Amino acid sequence: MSRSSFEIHVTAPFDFQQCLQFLRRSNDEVMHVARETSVSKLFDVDGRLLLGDIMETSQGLVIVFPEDIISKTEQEHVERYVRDWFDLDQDVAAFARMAETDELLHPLVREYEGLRLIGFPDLFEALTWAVIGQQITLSFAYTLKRRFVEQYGPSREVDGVTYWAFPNPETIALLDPSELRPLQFSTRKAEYIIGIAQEMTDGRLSKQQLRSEPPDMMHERLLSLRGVGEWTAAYVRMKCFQDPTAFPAADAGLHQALKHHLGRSDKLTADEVRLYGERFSGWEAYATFYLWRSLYGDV
DNA sequence: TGCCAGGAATTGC
DNA sequence: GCAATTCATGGC
Repeated sequence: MSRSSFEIHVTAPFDFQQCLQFLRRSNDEVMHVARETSVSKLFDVDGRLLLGDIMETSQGLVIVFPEDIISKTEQEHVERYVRDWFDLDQDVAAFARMAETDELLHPLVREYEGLRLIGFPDLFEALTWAVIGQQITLSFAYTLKRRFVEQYGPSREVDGVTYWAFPNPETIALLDPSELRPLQFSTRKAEYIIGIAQEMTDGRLSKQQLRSEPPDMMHERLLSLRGVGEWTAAYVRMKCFQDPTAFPAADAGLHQALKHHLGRSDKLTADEVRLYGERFSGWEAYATFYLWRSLYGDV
């Protein structure tokens, strides 16, 4: 059976407006177009580019394809993507209960109630974005990503708006690092990203392979990739695999947020941050995500 | 100006 | 193991 829309049932707590606010946080984002009550995204389903509009219903979400009729297989693909994107399979009520008794997190789960950990279901996108974001300002990272996507990503224009999908590893694997230099990638970032693309194209690395590993083995496999250290491995487990226990303990934004909420003027030590990780045990990734969210203010 | 950004690899001890 | 150095660029 073919159709042009389908619904996804969502369990509370879920607040689509909170998620939309998060998706609107940067003006330079190219991977989706977030509006007042919907977000549009170009889904690359095995090479077929499908534009989907995601909106809220009384039961959860509806994904409408204004220009396309999609197959059952394509629907399943998009549903899986959206479930991972908005972390819809997570028992966030348990996080909220834990946070109730934590004086640091309590105000955050109140303010952002129903916000899910918004991720990057595409492994190549998650890894590439993490590498791009290493040790540069966030605004410059968005600029680099936009140039990268607009240079190498598939796109489709609908009603005068151009929508972009993330570049495929097959495309990037063929590049030489020198080709990314004009986009202002450092040679090293270029090498890392092309290397990761090549591992994926060679079949040595895939989301499915990583998912089949136990958590510690997945972490080790990620660390074995050139350009991936502790921070990136934790970030990818958190944003691509929805691992609620992933904890990028050395993250600069995490430190900044903790410092702010604690009213500290001095730097937190690594041991102190480690203790916060233990305090958030089981929900390290959610605590981190909400702390990051608190840095943006009202988007 | 100088220092640091949602780090990681390499080198030297 | 672990500290120092290098990588590129923008923003404050």
